[in-house]
Amino acid sequence: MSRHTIPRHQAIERHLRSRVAGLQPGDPLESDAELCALFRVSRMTVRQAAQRLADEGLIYRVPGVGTFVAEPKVHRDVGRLRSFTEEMALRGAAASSRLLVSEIRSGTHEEIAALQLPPRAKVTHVRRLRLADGKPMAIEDVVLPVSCAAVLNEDLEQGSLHEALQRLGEIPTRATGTQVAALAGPDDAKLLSIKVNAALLIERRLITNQNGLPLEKTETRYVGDEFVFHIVLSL
Amino acid sequence: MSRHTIPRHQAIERHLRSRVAGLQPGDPLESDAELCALFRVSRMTVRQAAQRLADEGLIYRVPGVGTFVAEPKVHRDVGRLRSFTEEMALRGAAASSRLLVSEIRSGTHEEIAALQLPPRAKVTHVRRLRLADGKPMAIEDVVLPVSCAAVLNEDLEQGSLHEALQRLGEIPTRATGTQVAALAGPDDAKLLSIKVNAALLIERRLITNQNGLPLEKTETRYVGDEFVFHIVLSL
DNA sequence: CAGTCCAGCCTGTCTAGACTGGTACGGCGA
DNA sequence: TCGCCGTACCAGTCTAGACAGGCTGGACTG
Repeated sequence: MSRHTIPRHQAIERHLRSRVAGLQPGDPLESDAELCALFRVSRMTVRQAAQRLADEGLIYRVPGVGTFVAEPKVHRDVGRLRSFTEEMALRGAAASSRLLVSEIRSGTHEEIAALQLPPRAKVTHVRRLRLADGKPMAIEDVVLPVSCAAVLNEDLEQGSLHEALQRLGEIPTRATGTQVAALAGPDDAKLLSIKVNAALLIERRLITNQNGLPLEKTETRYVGDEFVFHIVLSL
Repeated sequence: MSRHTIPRHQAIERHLRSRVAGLQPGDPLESDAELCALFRVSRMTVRQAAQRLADEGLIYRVPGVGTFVAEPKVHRDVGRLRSFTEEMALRGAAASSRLLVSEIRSGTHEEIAALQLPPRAKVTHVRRLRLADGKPMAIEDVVLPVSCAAVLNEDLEQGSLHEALQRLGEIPTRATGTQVAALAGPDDAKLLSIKVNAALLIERRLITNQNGLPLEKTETRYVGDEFVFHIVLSL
């Protein structure tokens, strides 16, 4: 009640979150009445916690039946520039990576044009398998100017690339890009542990830094039926 | 409690949504106590409505001060709401449609909940194959309240549904939704002239009108390798 | 005039009930 | 065996209060 203790509905919310994390989709959770008894709390308080998780899509509630763990869908707010790491933290999942490629090589014409580099310039290339709570979610190819090569010294398996860039004074600020659906090839399938010809959602972004200069060219291949983009549109 | 009426907290939510739509960011809204008097309900009921809008980011509540209209979440240029017709015009293609279904039928629970209609309400359902320069691009399912049934009298093969809605005084203003990649089923493949198991990009949107009230629930299944979403992201 | 204090209003949190409509299931009768 | 029905349980909705803690503004004091 006082500010020294967390609200009870928050305690119940935590309890439910950890229950959800340890159960399978479709598994039943405690009923409202059971939670009331468990936390010695009135039903409105239990509902406040349960309703919030239901709104978030973590659980679903069926009148006359009970409360259940929902199918896990990873959501992503489109319209706000976030790194994979930030995105996962927002959803309560731990982001990690398996480093597949980290190299300095000559840029392709396309990369040089996109990043506005001089002809025949070298680029920094990082390819990572992105994991959420250890589960493969996407393959990410990042191309940076060679001036950002210092990020190769960072821990790119546990750490965030965007945070590493910020330590170099480069702040990813704005992005434009495209989204398109495609089929998984043999390489995609193997890395992402999915079937060949499964649906992928491919996002290509060109990110600019705080000065509006091209900073990063990224292609991310998301598992189509695991990753849901959340969109907000207005006139 | 009279049965077969919309919940009171939903009525209050509607009231607040239309208030928000007509005010500027930072403008104060009614206090909880005022809303209690206005709707002759208890405070828990008012809070249920207000808290939902606060969670959505439409309003913010400051203890000791009051409830206010929030800054719009999405920048004007980010995630513009456009109809298929507008989208195609932007790409220099002519949009047309083949009308597959146009009917008035009972809404599903999901549709009724999304559009905030009374239980067992009827809905207007339009399914069209969307073409760009005569080439199949997407299958679109639109569900509207039965009060918008007059759009069925319009030319839905050559004309724009959103323009028809505007002639009825309903202006599609804001949308939230999700995008996900999936594979084409036999029906999709036949209509879109693609192979079974080709990649699709599925967008689900819930569109609200100028008063912030739910207007349209849409699912659009785009041909994955023909349709590219352009995105703009910012910090 | 400046500073303090308090009363009144605001949202946050919570209680202990109530009624509704929906679902699941066991038992009873045909 | 099959169908019907009653009962128990479930979440949805709602009431009429309560206290805590933050904020504002006016009154009162020095």
